[in-house]
Amino acid sequence: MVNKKCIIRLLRYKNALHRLNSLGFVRVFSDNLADAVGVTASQVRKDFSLFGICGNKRGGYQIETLLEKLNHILGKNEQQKVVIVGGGNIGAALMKYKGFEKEGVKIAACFDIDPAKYNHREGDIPVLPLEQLKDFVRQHHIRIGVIAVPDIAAQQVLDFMLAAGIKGILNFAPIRLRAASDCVINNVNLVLELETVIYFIINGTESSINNRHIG
Amino acid sequence: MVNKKCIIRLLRYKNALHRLNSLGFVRVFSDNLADAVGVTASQVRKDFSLFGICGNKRGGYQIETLLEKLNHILGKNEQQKVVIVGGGNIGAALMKYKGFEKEGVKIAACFDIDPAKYNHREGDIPVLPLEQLKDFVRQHHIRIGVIAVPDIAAQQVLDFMLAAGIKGILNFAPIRLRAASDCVINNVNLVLELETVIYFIINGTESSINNRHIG
DNA sequence: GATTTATTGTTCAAAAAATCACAATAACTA
DNA sequence: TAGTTATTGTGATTTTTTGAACAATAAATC
Ligand SMILES: NC(=O)c1ccc[n+]([C@@H]2O[C@H](COP(=O)([O-])OP(=O)(O)OC[C@H]3O[C@@H](n4cnc5c(N)ncnc54)[C@H](O)[C@@H]3O)[C@@H](O)[C@H]2O)c1
Ligand SMILES: NC(=O)c1ccc[n+]([C@@H]2O[C@H](COP(=O)([O-])OP(=O)(O)OC[C@H]3O[C@@H](n4cnc5c(N)ncnc54)[C@H](O)[C@@H]3O)[C@@H](O)[C@H]2O)c1
Repeated sequence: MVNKKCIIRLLRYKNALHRLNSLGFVRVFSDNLADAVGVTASQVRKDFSLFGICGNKRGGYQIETLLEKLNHILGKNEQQKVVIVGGGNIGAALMKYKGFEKEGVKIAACFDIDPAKYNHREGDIPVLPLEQLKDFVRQHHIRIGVIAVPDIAAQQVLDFMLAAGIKGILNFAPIRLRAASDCVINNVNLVLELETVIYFIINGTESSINNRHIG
Repeated sequence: MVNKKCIIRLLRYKNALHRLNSLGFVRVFSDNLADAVGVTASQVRKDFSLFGICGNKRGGYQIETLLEKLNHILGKNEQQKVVIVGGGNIGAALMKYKGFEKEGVKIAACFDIDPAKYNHREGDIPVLPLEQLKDFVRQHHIRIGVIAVPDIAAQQVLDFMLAAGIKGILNFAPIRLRAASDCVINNVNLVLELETVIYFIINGTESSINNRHIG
């Protein structure tokens, strides 16, 4: 019922509403949102209905209250702190990115085994030895972590993170992780994402793909 | 019929087979693959059946021939060349990553508007002025491109890439792109991926999530 | 070579997701 | 204020996706 796809749609609605809000709009209709996110208006209303969000018949939805409700549902009222393990290419890109804070996500620290990566510069996100992960996570009550280490190290790192108390994982390593304890793992496989595009370009031309968003 | 999810599964089977192959295995059963990829054995056989792939009853599948068939279906027999537009955090991370070549994906060049990013060093992937995109794409017959520019620039960059002849896009900018001509767009929204994990950690604890891969 | 066994390929059923359709009704209009 | 209109909220329907079941059968065994 509350599956991943549905949550992702809610998050997208929220983003679209942010934009509309900052453009000065006050209310919105289901089909505006549908357009902005790329779904049908029915889908928007069904999703809202599922979470008990209601608007005004004929009047649409008040953007401000809608945002409040979505933020409440999505737990976006307080900033969420996150750690990264692996300060290489991907880890560094994530640390340098300013877009997380705007969405209420704070990258609290990064952990690595390579001393060359350690960094305590004021203002930067600290990059610390992996051994400090457990203490850090406990001290800051962190439940979410990103895995950005090479695939061969990923399983071991996962186990270590779970032992430290991490419950939710965003995993960039292209392997299927095994977890004993209860946790949530979301995998991002960038090679796969690119290969998917390649497939549809090679094999999709004859089947008249017109400007299709495949994800 | 041949939807994105199915293609992604095929790509995952292919990856799993690669691993098994390099471990010295010669044949594989549907439930091995299912395990490796996180689906049911029925699903594996159904997917293969859909593409006319068949193994031997009681004998499973010959890994080598299976890989050949998958590579043929997925168009992975020749190396695919790709360009990146935007040599910032994400663009640079992608360029430094060695994992694409192994999967037959070659990042041919990157394009940027910031002269500080230009790079002609022998051995490195070249970073060139955006104006050179069209010629480069034509000369190298490139059909796939990655968008790794700030969201405000993304639509304009897309239009430029399509005009240059690019047909397939992997887009990292967190906006919904509009495309007039026929093309395929695959969106990767990393903030969303992280927010999804956060949602399931905040709201999922009571509903007894056990070690669930949500993507 | 006959018998047993394990695994495929496919059909059918179930579950999940998306879409349709429309009554209910709040907001506009005159 | 009465009438009209546009939009919601949701039950019904369709489509898509997944899983279970099992006959067919190739490999293994004896
Ligand atoms: N960079 C990309 O564009 C890209 C693309 C697709 C997939 N990936 C995947 O993302 C992951 C990270 O890729 P990357 O390019 O950033 O790799 P990288 O090699 O640049 O960085 C990995 C970092 O992890 C650290 N590390 C290694 N073992 C560790 C351990 N046991 N504990 C803590 N830290 C450890 C290393 O010191 C290094 O800093 C990999 O699994 C890769 O396959 C990356
Ligand atoms: N870095 C991350 O971890 C991260 C996370 C989530 C989303 N994203 C998204 O990915 C995209 C890239 O992020 P980033 O952190 O790499 O950004 P960045 O600012 O580091 O890099 C952007 C690059 O694009 C170039 N550029 C700007 N306008 C251009 C144009 N019109 N044509 C060509 N090049 C242009 C800039 O010169 C710069 O080199 C953004 O849309 C961002 O929202 C990034």
